[in-house]
Amino acid sequence: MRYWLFKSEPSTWGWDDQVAKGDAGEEWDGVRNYQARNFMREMSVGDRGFFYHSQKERAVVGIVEVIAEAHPDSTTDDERWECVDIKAVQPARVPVSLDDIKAEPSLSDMVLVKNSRLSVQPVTEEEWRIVCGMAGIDPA
DNA sequence: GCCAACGTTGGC
DNA sequence: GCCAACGTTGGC
Repeated sequence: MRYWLFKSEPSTWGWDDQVAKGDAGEEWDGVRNYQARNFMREMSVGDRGFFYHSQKERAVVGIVEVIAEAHPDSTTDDERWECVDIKAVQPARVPVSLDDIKAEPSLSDMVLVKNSRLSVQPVTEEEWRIVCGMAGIDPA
């Protein structure tokens, strides 16, 4: 099992939208970046990820699970672009803000801190446990 | 709203 | 294959 981070502008697609899709989940479509796409290709069903709100909010707000592996992105005919499907698992009891993450020395290597523009990112197991702890979520 | 950082595109 | 120009993203 691997861990990831999915970033979205809440005005476009937010946690509430994701929750509204229930267990059926939704495509994580619209990614037009090779690095992000390549990470999605590496994902397996059952992998977990943080759902992060960018822009004004800047916080991890929940946990999602990969429910379908990479497949063509239905929002484009360009066959270069693929996406996975994810579903909401549970909200963060306490949202973990970017400031919180930056203030935590053990999280200073997170991709979120080092390459803030990448919209789909890998998260290490240690980072997963630490951020889950800060969010008041059981990492298991 | 601004701007720095980054990725992509296209001319050479 | 290089690099300048351009567009986009996201933190501030």
